[in-house]
This record gives sequence, C-alpha cells and structure tokens, in this order.
Amino acid sequence: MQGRPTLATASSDQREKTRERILEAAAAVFADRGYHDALVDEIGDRISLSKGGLYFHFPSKEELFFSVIDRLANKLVSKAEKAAGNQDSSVDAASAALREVLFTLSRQKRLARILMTQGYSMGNSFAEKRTEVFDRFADVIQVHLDSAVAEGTIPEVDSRLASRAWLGAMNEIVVHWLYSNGPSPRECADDLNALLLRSVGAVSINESDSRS
Amino acid sequence: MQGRPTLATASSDQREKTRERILEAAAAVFADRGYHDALVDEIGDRISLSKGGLYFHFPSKEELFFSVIDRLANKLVSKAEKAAGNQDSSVDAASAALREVLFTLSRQKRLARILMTQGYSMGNSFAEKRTEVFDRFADVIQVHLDSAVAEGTIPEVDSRLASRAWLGAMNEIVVHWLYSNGPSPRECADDLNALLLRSVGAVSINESDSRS
Amino acid sequence: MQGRPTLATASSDQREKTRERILEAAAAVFADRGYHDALVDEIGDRISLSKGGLYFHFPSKEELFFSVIDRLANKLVSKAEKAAGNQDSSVDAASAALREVLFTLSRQKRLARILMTQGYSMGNSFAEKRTEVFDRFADVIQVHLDSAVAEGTIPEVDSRLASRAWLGAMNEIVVHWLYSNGPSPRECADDLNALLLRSVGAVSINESDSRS
Amino acid sequence: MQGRPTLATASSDQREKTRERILEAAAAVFADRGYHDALVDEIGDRISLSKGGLYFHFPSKEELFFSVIDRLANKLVSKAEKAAGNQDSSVDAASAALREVLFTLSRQKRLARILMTQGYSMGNSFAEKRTEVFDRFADVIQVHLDSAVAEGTIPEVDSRLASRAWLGAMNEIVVHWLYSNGPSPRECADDLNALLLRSVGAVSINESDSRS
DNA sequence: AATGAATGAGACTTCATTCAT
DNA sequence: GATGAATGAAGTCTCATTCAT
Repeated sequence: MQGRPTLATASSDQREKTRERILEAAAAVFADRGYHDALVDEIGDRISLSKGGLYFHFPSKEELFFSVIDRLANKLVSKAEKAAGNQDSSVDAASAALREVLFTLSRQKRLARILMTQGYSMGNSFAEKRTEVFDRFADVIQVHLDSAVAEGTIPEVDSRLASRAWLGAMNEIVVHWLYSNGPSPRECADDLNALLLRSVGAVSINESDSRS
Repeated sequence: MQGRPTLATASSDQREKTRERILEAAAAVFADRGYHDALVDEIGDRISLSKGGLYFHFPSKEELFFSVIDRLANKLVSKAEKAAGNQDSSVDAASAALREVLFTLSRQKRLARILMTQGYSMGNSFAEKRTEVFDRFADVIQVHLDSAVAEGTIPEVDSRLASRAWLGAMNEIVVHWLYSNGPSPRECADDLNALLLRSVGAVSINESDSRS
Repeated sequence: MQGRPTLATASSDQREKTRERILEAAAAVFADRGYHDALVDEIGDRISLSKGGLYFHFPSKEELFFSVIDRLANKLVSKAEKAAGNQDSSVDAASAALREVLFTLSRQKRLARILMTQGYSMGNSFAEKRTEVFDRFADVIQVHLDSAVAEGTIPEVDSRLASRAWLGAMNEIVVHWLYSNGPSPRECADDLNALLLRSVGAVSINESDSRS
Repeated sequence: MQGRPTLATASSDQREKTRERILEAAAAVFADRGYHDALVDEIGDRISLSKGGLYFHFPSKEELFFSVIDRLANKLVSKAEKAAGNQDSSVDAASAALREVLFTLSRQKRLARILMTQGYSMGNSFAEKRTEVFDRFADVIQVHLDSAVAEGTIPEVDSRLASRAWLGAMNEIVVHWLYSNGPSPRECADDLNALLLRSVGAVSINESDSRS
C-alpha cells in the first residue's frame, strides 16, 4: 500500500516466494511436532529467516498454521476431485477420490500428520478449521454418492452420513499407520475400498478379483 | 462437602477416594480445555486441593492425563463388552458393542472429547496411548467379526481392517457431533449400524424397517 | 515431660536409638547430596521412618544437619586429641593430630565430604557452624604449637595463623582427593606433615628418612 | 541509566555489553546469596532486565554461574601471573602471585566469596568447575616452585603437593576472614608468606625484617 | 511415636509476540 | 523486508513443614 510503485511487481514476486518458503518450513515443523510443540524459532531456522521476518509475513503462529492447513487441504482436495473426474460412473468416481487420497497420504506422511492429527494440539480453536477441512472432503465423496443414488446404481442411503463414515474409516487407517506402524493406506486401499463400497450397497470391480 | 477435604481422613481407602476425586476433576478440565490448555491449578481448584496435594497422588500432569484416559477407556470398553455379551449372534454382538459406545458417548460429551480428540493436544507422546486405547476398542469388535466369519454368518473379511474402519467411522461421527454440532451419535446409530454391517456383508434386522 | 513415669527409662533409650539411626542416615544422605539436594524424604526412607516421625525427633532439616555435623566433628576432634596425647613432644603431638585426621578422613569419605564441603550448600546460615567446627580443629593444633614455642622447640610463630594454615592445607588436600581423585590424604600424610612442620621451623623425624 | 536498557541497541557489540552487565549483576547476587539462594529474578532486577532477556543471553542459571566463575577466575589468575612475572627469582614469583591473590581478595569480598565458598551451594555439579579453577591457581604456583627447585634455590619438594598446600592455607585464611571476621588476607599476607616459603625450605627477605 | 496426606510459597524456564534499528 | 534482543505472562513441578489421626 505504500511501497515504491516501480518495484511493486518484482517485490510482490519475492514476497510470494518468501511466503511459500515459510509455509513449506512450517508444514514440516508442524507435522513433526504438532501445533503446540512447534516453535516459531524452529520454523525460521529452517529457512534462515529471523522471527521478526517471519512475523512480517504472518501475523501469528495460529494464522500460519491455518494457512498451512488450507494450502495442503486445497492441494489434496484438488487431487481427489481430479481423480474422481476421470471416472465413468459415480461409484467409480467416489472410489477413485478415496483411493487418490489414500495413495497421496501414503507418499506424504507429513501431509497426513498435519491434516489428521496435529491440528488438535492447537486446542479448541482448531475445531472450526477441522470442520471446514473435513467438510470439504466429505463433500467430494457425497456428491458422487448422491449421483450414484440418482442414477440408481446404489440404493438410497444417507449420503451425508456415508461420506462421513468413509472419511472416518480412511482417517483411522491413516492414523493407525502414522502412530502404530500399521499397514500403509496404499496397502489397505483395495480392501478398504471394497468395504466402503459394500457399505453403500455397491459392488466394486475389485470385489471379485483383487482380493478374493 | 465444603472446606477442607472432609477431615475424616486416614481411613484405609481415603487415599483412593482422593485419587478418584482428582481423576474426576481432571477428566472435566482435560475434556474442556485439551491436555495442553488444561491447567494443573484448575484441576486442584475444582476440588479444593492444593497443587502439592495433587502432585502427591500423581507424579506429573502427563501421568494424570494417562490415568484419566485409562479409567475412562476401561469403563467404556467394559460397557461395550457387556453389551456385546448379551447378544445371541456374533453380528449382533459387534453391532451392540458399537451401539453401546455411540449411546454412551452421546450421553457424555466429556468422555467423547477426551477419548477422541483432546489427547492429541499432548503432543507426540500421546501416540502410544492412543494406539493402546483404540486397539482395545478395535479388539472388541474384531473378536465378534471373526466369530461371525467362523460361523459363516458373514463372508470372509479382513476383520482387522474392518474393525478399524468401523471404529474410524464411529469416531468421525462423534467428532463431527462434538466439533460441528452434527447429529448426535445416538441419532446416527441405526443408520451407521446398517452401513457398517453392510460393509462386512451382513444384513441387520434394522435394514428393512428402521429406515425405509 | 508428660510420659508415663514407669516407661521413662526404656522409652528414653528407644528415643536415643532412633535419634542415632536418623543421624546416621542423615549423614549418609547429606554427604552424598549436600545440604540442599538432600531430601528429608530420602533420609526417612533409608531407615523406613516417615517424615512425621523424623520431625518428631528433629525440629527442622537445618537442626538435623547441624546435629550431624556436631556429632561427626566431636568424634574427629576426640580422635585427634587422643592421638596428640600419646606423643612425647609438642611438635609430635601437633603432627600426630594432623595425621590422625588425615588417616581418618581417608577411611571415611562421607565424613570428609560433610565436614569439608557439603555444608556450604546450606547457604549463609552455615557460616557460624563452620567457624565453630574449624575453630575447634584449629585449637587442637594451636595448643601444641604454642607449647612447642614455649618449650623452645620451634621459633616464635603466629600460632593462630599457622594452625589455620595447617588446617587449610589439609583441607585442600582432602577436597582435591574428594573432588578430583587426587592422592588420598593418607598417601600425602608424610609429605604434608614434613611441609607443615618446616613451615613452623620444626624438623620432623620423617624429614631425613621417609622421603630422601 | 534508567528505564529500558538504553535503547541505543544493535550496535555490533551491544550484545557483549549486556552480557557483561548480566555477569556483573550475577556475580553480586551469587556472592551474596550463594548459588542456590540466588534468584534469577533478582539478577534481572538489578539491571532492569526481564527474566526472558536474561535467558536470551544465558541458557540456564547454572551456565550463568559457571560463566561468572570463569570470568572472575580468569581475571584473578591473570593478575597473579602478571605479578609473578615482575619478579626476579622464582621464589619471589611464587610469593608475589600469592600476595597478589591475597591483596585482590581483600579488596573484593564478593570475588572471594564466589571463588572460595558459594560454588558448593550448587551441589555436586560444582565439583568439576572447582577442580578446574583451583588447578589453574595451583599451576601458577607450582610452575615457579619447580623453577626454584631447578635453580637450586630451594630443596627438592613435591611441588604439586606444596602448591596445593599453599592454596589451601590461603583459602582457609580467606574463608576465616569472610565467615568469622578473622584478619583480612592482606593483614596476614606477610606472615603467611613467610610461613609458606619456609614450608618449601626457602627463606624470604621478609623473614628477617617484616616481623621481628 | 509415628503416619502420610496436604499445604503453599515460589523456583526455573519457555516462548509467542513486539519493536527499535 | 529483516533482525534479534527484550518482554512478560504463564506453566509445571519441588519440598520443607504441619497436623489430624
């Protein structure tokens, strides 16, 4: 608002770059330590940026954390939606979205940790954000379940409940993998997929061959 | 009932009584605030016990929290097992365990909050305890699913995965209720039950009538 | 003052015995940990006596510590005096007192630790007690040095200063042994003895043969 | 001089200045109260620096104490070495080092208290530091005694033992002054000097005249 | 004589945030 | 844009001492 006009664009670029670096570092630290145990200092240290510098870009630790969450959730939702979009049937779409998430989280433990558990360590102010993020994921699934019902591919179900149940099931598998070295989401993907499709009365292609 | 802790001390189990009072107060505070935001002072204040007195009974805030979790988890697991024991078929048993948990949590938000979310705020040292507690619940369900498979009531399934999925689904419903004022677990119980039974290939009695 | 008269003697005995046990335990703990780091609890634990029981016999941790010091100092001073008394000449007497202390401390690290260093950890209230104890030791030596001067065995010296210097020298040797695994006081006894005798103008018997 | 720390901050060595101020204040408080009874708060208060500010410069009370000791010991050792360096003979050098220490301590009770006694109140972790500091002082003396022996000025002696004995004698005189209002080290210097020189078989110039 | 639960003052340390430079 | 010294509010835990039994 008060910078030199000439440098506006160039510095605007730089600004965005620094923000990205901070978000990246913050994601790593938050994932490792959880919100509360993550130190603002440590985030700065990772990218050799002073605390003051960090506070220039983000007004508070809380805002920074939310920004990290939003950024990651956006990426993951996009992936899920894209995966769903490539399918022919609605059931396959829901199924594909689920698989995409499981596969992506399998590759990025950090992402999994931040989205699934580390937020809680923020205390009760996390509630709203969690709701927002999980609702978005639930929506992705619900949309396709609703279509499937409309198409008559699956019987009537409480699609809101079903999408939450799917999400919860997935969440538990992921957390069990993160916290107890359970099987990776990727390994469970087929079985879980079959299980969840069955729960809404669908029969997946995998049902007959992948895991007899 | 008011003032110093009753002063009828030194009976043989006064000690146990005080421990219980502490655990009760701690459960309330931890449920409200989460591990980290809970103050040891506040726990003491609730029962007019000095900090020192509290530390006489529990060596650290962390141990106190774990004790709270254990106590609550024990109660809940017992209830679930008892509910399951009253059923004729294995499928009904698993189903009953699930319902019992949903109903109990519906009545005790505090219990739900502590077991489902507030632990994470402790940081990474919570991992082990969470694993332990969730494994116990998963076991309760798995046992009955295994029986059902053995009886031929339901087709072969990865019962470990299924029990986790059930747990996760339930967890999500509960958290959604806690954090976003979603429908209470009790309200969802029938539908969720039907959904989860279907997921393992069983057909519940509810299937035909409860939700036409 | 108000006990049953008949039991007076018997219980008086018991009382003294318990006091001794406490003093013994306290000496051990204070020697190991220093005044401040010694816990009243730990002293009690050693002899399976509750804190309350301990406080029945001693009014405070501080008093207990002083009692320990007094008891040990008494023993050591007695030994030194006795050793000195067995000698013919005054110079030999002073010398013998010194040796006795060095030898005794060599055998009892605990004693050495308590008398030489651990008291300081009590804070400034230790000053008076230290003065008292060290003065007693200095007196033992000074008396004999004064006699030696009077006898003309050694030239005039500031015997007060000399006795303190002796004490200090001895103290340093002991502390160096305690803290840095230096040679034991016993090993140094002859050389130190020669050194200190020379410092007051005396020539010890050891001078010519023990260390040629 | 009043209010916030001068606000002319951020020159390159402002940091070092603050460190010095802290060390100065800490030396005063530790000397007065001993390690344990010294409050971190009081150190900060003396220089109007918040506790957090203090911890920015020193990671713990213990480290701060050690830094204080090191700083003071360095100064004193330097003085002693310099004083020794100005002398012609080795015996005079050792003697001069001793006198310098006695005189300096006489002028700075605080210094004396910290180096001689207050450290012990830290508990057993002080052992190592004490050893280190006293060894340095002993070295200063020993070096010159060794030279004197090599020169033939004094007979063969266990110079390690002798230097410790000297140190100990000096220490006792100082502590007696500090704790019991005994004569100041400065007053004792000549006599003590004579005594110690005699102990190693040297005859000082002072011998004949300073104390007729 | 002894127990041991309870007190309570207070210590050290942490860390998100600010702000002069 | 960035630095980093400084703030200050809190937080957990300790432990000598007391006192009802």
